[in-house]
Formats: sequence, C-alpha cells, structure tokens
Amino acid sequence: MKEAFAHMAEKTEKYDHKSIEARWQGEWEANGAFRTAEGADADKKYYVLEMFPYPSGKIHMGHVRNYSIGDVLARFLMMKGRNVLHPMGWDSFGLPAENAAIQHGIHPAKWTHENIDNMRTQLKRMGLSYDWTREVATCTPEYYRWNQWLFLRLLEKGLAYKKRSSVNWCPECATVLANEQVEDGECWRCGSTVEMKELDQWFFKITAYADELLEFTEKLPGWPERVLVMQRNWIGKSVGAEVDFKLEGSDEFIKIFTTRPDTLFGVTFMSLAASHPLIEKITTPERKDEVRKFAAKVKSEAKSARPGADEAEKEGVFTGAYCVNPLTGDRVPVYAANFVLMEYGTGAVMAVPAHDQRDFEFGAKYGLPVKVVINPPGKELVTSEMEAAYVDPGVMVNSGAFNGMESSKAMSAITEELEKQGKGKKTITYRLRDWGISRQRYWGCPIPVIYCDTCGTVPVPDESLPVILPENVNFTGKGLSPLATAEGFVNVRCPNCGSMARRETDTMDTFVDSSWYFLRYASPKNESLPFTREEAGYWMPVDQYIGGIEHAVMHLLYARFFTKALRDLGLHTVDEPFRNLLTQGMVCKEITKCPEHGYLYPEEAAGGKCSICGKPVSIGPVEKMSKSKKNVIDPDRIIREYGADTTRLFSLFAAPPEKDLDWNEEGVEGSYRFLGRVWRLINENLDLLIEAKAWEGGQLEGGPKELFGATHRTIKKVTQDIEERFHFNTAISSIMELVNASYQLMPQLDGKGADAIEARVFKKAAETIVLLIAPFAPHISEELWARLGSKVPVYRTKWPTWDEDALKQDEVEIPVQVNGKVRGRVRVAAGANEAAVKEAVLADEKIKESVGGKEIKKFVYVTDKIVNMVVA
RNA sequence: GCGAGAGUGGCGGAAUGGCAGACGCGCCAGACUUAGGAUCUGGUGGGCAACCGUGGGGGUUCAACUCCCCCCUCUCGCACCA
Repeated sequence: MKEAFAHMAEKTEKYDHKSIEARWQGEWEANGAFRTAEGADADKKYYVLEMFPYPSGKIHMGHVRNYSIGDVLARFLMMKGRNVLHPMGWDSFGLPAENAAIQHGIHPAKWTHENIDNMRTQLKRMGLSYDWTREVATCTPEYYRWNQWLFLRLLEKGLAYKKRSSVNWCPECATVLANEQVEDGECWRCGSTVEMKELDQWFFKITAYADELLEFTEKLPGWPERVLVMQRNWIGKSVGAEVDFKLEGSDEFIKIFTTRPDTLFGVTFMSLAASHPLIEKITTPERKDEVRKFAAKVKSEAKSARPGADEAEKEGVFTGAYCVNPLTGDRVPVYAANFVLMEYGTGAVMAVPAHDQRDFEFGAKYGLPVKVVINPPGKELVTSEMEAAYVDPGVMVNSGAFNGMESSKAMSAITEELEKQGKGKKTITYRLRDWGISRQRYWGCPIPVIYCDTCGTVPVPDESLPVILPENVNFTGKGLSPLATAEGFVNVRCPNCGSMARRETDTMDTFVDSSWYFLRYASPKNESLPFTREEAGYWMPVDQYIGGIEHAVMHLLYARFFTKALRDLGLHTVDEPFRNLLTQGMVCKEITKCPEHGYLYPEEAAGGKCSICGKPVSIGPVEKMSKSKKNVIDPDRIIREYGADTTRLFSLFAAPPEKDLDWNEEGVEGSYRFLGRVWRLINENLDLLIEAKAWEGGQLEGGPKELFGATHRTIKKVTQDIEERFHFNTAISSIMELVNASYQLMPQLDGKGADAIEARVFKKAAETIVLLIAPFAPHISEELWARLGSKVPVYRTKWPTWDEDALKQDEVEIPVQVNGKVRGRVRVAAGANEAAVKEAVLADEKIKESVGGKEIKKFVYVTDKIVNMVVA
C-alpha cells in the first residue's frame, strides 16, 4: 500500500535508516574510528566496560540495553575529549557449547566460533563504539594460556591448592558446582537436586581475602548499596569465641563457636548438628537408635529445599551424653538438633535459652531449664514469666566474677578469661568458603598440572603453556569428562623426572576466565604476559562497569578477589577493579496466553487472537523476557524494521537504566517518529541551514531569543543528565522538547534569508540537536552532520557547551499562591526584588479577589520562582 | 524475621522542599488530502462546579511526591549463621 503512493513526490527524502546505518557503520570500520591507545595524560583516560556476553548464538534485549547504556557513555565521553577504552569480547567457555555437541554433534569450538561470528555481526549492526582490535575470546589458547599462567602464579603463592572435599554435584550436568551455583539445593542452571560427592578438587583461597573484600565494601561509593549488602552477606563475617566443652567421662572436647561469650554462664544444654562427627561416638547405646533415625530424617529434609528458616519447627533428640561448662563446671546435656548447621562455625552450639530465641524455643519444647545471666537495664527478668529470649545487652547476673558488668564488656572479659585458662579463644568465622574451581567438563580451560607417581603434583612449566584443549574427543554426556578419555591428552611425560605421568583432566570454572578479562583488554595481544604493568596501569581501574544484577555476588566477588590477588603478585597496583558499577534493570514484556495453546509469542498473539485457533488471548502481567514464557522480542527484527538508532533510543528512553524496562512496540514507534521528526526538521530546511551561520551569542528578542535560550538549557540538561546521573530518559525527553521548540520557530523562517537572525538561531538549534542525539542515535546524527556540511565526523566533534548568560530570561512568570494554593501569576523582570514583586502581585485583579481584603500576615517570595501569601 | 528498593493519570515515566503529571505512548479534534495507520497544529488527571488529587494516617513548614513518625502493599536479596 505504501508503495502505491511512493510516486507522490514527497518534499524531502524519507528517513531511510537502513542505508544510513549501513553507510556509517562502514565508515567507522574503514576509519578505525574507535581504536584506542594509551595517552600521555592519565587523568583523561576513561574505561567503560559492559559485561561481556556468553556467545549463546543471538543477542537478546538485555544485551541491547546493556550495550546501549555503555555506548551512550563511551560516545559522550569521547566527544568530551576523554581517552575512552570501550572493548568487547566473549565469555566463550561453558556448558551450552558442550551440550550442543552432545545433542547435535557439533564440536563446541565450531559451535562457539559460529555463534561469536553471528553475534559480532549483530553487535556491529547496533553501531556500538567498540575498539574491535581489542576483542578477546576466553576459549582461545591466546587467552586461556594466561588463565593457566595465572593459575600457576596462584599455586606458587599458596592461593591455589588441592583438597579432597565434599562438593556439590549436579547429576544432570555431571559436574561439580560452586556454592554460589547452588540455589535452594538446586543447580542454578538446570534445576536438578544437588547431591554431595567426595572428589579431589582445586580451590582458590578467596577466604585469605575475606577481610579485605569485606572492608572494601565500605570503600566503593560508586556501587549500588544492594550489591554491597549482598556481598557483605555472602562473606558473612562474625566475631566471637571458640569454646571447648569437655565431654563427661572422656578426653574429647566439643568445640563450639559463639558470638555471645557473655552468655556462657547461661548455658543449659548443648546442640550439635545431626551430622556432627562426634554424635556417633558419644551417643549412649540405649539412645543410638533414636539418634540415628533423627540424623537420617534431618539429612533427607536438608536435601529438599529447606522451608523458610524461622517458621520451621525446632527439633532434636538427647544423645545421653553430657559435657561440662568450662567456667561454671555445670553438667550440660548434649542434644542433636535440626537447626544446627555443620557447614557453619564448628557445627556445635552452646545453648542459652534465656538469651537466644532458637534455644528458647527448643528448650521450651523439651522442658530444658532457662538461666538468666543478663538483665535488661533497670529490670529483672523472671524465668517463669519469659515469653521470648532476651537478646539485647544489659547487666550481668548469675555469672560469678562478672556479675554487675555491662554485658558488652563481659564479651571480651569472658573471652580473655577463657584464653587465660586455655579453654577457648577469640575467633572470627566467615560464611565465605574457598572457591572450588574444578569442573569435570571438556569445554573449559585445562588446569595446568601433571600427576607423576614419583614427583607427585607437578605444575606445567611456563614455557610449555598453553596446555591446549584437544579437539579430537568424544562427547557422550555421561560419566567422566571427555578429557579423561582422550589418551593423547592424558598421557604425558613428567616435566620433572621424565617418566610417564597423567595430566589433570578437570577444567576451570568459567568464572575464572571472567575474573580478569578486564585486565586483558589493556594488553589484548601481548604474547609474553597476560597484561603489562604499564598498560594496566594506564587503564585500570574500570571507571564504569555495567551489567545485570544477577552477577552481584559471584562474578563481581571473584573479579574483586582476582584483582587483589594479582595485585599481591605484583602484576598491577589497583585494589579494586570497578570504580563505579551500574546494575541495569531487566527488560520485561507482558505475557500473552491462549486458553488452549498456553504461552504465545507476541507475533502469535497479534490482534489479541491466537494465531493457531483464533481464540481471544489473555494479556497477563509484565514479566522478565524469557523463552519459557515466550514474551520475547528479537532485537534483530526490531533493528531491521526500525533501525539500530530507534532500538537504542527506545531502550534508553523508556526507563532510567537501573529500573526494569517495559518493552512495548508503540513506544518503539514513538522513538522512530521522533527520529523522523529530527530528520525532517533538518532536511526540509537544508539549503537554508547550510548557508546560515550558527548564532553564537548577542542581543536577541522574541522567538529567536526563546529558542536560543532553550538550546543552551537543553545542552546543560542533557550534559548533566548523562554525566551526573545516567538519566538518559530525561536527557532524551529534553532533546525532544528542543526539537518541538525548533518546529515552533519554523513559520518565522518563511521568506527569510540565511542572514536573518531567525535562520542563524535555527541553525544553532539544529546543530545542537544533531550533536546531542549522537550518543543515543549515532548513525542519523553522523548523516545529518555531514549533510549540514561538516567534513569532520560527529564522533570527533566537541560536545557542545552552554553559556549561562544565554539561559537568562528578561522576564519571568511567577505563580502566586494564597495560603499554599496557586491563585494567579504575574510577570516580572527577572531578578526583581521583593517590593517590586509585591506591588505587581497586589495590583493583580484575580489575586486581589482571592485575598478578599483580608490581612496579609506573611509574604514569601523566592526569587524568580514563586510567591506565597498567608492571609487570614 | 533482617536488609535494600519501590508505590504518582488509561500506560511508560517527570518533578529531591517552590506551579504535580515534563517527555513519550494511547485517545480526541482540526489542517493538508481522492485517501491516511503519513505529516503538521491543538487538546487530554478527576469533577458540571466549588473543589479534589502523588498507597493510608499523623507531623514539621509560608510551601511536602519530596523531610520526620506510624501503618499497608509489592519487588529483589539474605535467611535456623550460633
């Protein structure tokens, strides 16, 4: 239909996003537009980084949003004269590639590289300002050899070690999972129930940095508070004491951990984790049966997702054993309890029902005594009247020599006493565990060690790196990793003694790869080091890191750990990798459902009817885009139909970056219309605009003065919105206002020449619009800039600056409130004094009426802003 | 339970002590047109009005979406951490 009218010669050429975007992407590529090099002036550097993607095959809207945000910043800062590093790469080891091999018989390498090629093309079509010469892919030997090299350095430092340990095992993925990869007892990737398994594993000693990692969460003002909180929770530091309780009739001790040594005199029983190794030993024969049954029950319950902590009933059984309170000598019965976790502390807890809510509940259930040792200030607790534990500080009682002391002081006093007697010591525990990095998978970085019968565990020498992942292996998806069955890989001579030995066949967790890639971008091609001190020294830290909240703990904590460990290896000098972090919101869309066919893709629900059966479709709540709910929009289609500029613009305009974005196609059309409006504004006046000289200042009146003021106001607003708060949505809306204001001036251009003030002010506005939209919609911006006659591309043009004088208005309209309600407005000279304003206000008929002759008790005037009168 | 964030027109969202609803979507009207799902222009929180309106209730202030206190709802994170 559109074509039928195409012959109706339109006044101006249509906005053809396809040819414009192809042209400028070609130009940028041909000119190496975004290549970066270290400069002399270190404070001009700016490192913008978006989390690199896993090459799943196609980009999704989350990527579009992430990279659009980063690109606005990068392009804006380039125009502001910063030396911007803006790289991109691929987090390209990982399970999906291996699954593709198992399911479709495609080699992971082939699958991955094809996906990378495809996604690179897609990213280039978005017009992102990456320095592609710095591209890295973690699955290439050029990259992963440095993974191996860094592993060896950590090994030398004692920060990598091997131990046999019980690990989380996913039966479906046939691999070990890190603690962080287990969610509610299920595999984070496939959702299978996780089992425990004993295996020899490589670990990184992240716990050696627990304190520093925690401490620096207070020194990252550029990070969102919630991410820091999540990391603090994850590290889970608590300060307290370890206390030894001697077992009655034995030389063994039960070691407990407590954060409340001040309550030690109030211990009335002891709780052990059901899986505590001492349980079996100490349980009296007549109780064995009951205790074993209980332990089995706790174990099975632990496997299924534990119900919400506080609501779960506290249960336990008496073991028949007693231990002795080290300070009071009291006899304390030992229980096995379901709420004590073997993984935390020592797996044993001293129970103080009077001052711990869990112990209180447990004690009440089994009729155990309550002994108060802390009274609230000015009060006395009566055991029989207590309905809950008293957990706050107070004054010590029933605590021997410590009576009368502030409980806060007793904490350390009692700990010191224990230390003096050799019965305990001050201790700090962490929830954070060392990072298990071994994976029984093929598509990952080989761990560079060799096992020799004579020499033991031997590191692969640096000069033998990289340990190449062999291509020729079998994929079954069952049992051992394909590497373990690759004879040519496994069998190797010991680098030490030369006898036949075996290679490690586990590969590294892919989070290792992504823990230092931001450093590799500084020296992407270096063949003798992972990165050089000079280059990393120039670019690091990343000034702005942008990515999804899902990486709040794992990736971001590992990357922080690596940065610190590599610093201590002397490889660079920064403490923290990411100075500022922006966690973008999710991209969401409403769900469409057919009563018969379930979830429908948006295109299957066109017109509100199911495309399969024609039944009306129910439109559900807005949720995160996901394939399972079919509420996904393919960026490729949007870019094809509307162009990259529109797609980027909409994803930035619809919501501020940290909030969730609600995708809707009408909004996309709105953004497209806006770009069309900019296109016409300039092309319909192109001859005049080329000829006119932009107005840069001087005496103005009326329409031109207004537009010139609006131009400068917009420069100021857009600049501040981008650099101070990342509020791209309001930046874009203010450019829209400037475009609207420019259209308002168009009638005044009629019949005027290029020398006319109107034309010159209009030119200034037009130029400004083109430059201000450049970070958001770079292609149309370049095209219009070239059409306006510039030989220099926009990305090398200076970002416009504003003139405070141009913002000033001669006259301002002041709203006048009477008792807080707007009753009228007066026009006064800008900056007028209160007396002058008052005179104008009192002369106004409408306002007079509102005042109704009543007494004016107070007259408030905020210069150029508002008047408020209190009358009665 | 603890922690973080949010609650504003039909919708996405503006406004961080100073005219609530910028900008956009949607909707309505007009212009141009053989035609319009193009474009341009205007209108659009509710109410006939006085007035009423930012989750609810109190407070501070000349002035509160914004600050303080209490409560409700939602989202996210942590969750028997001794």
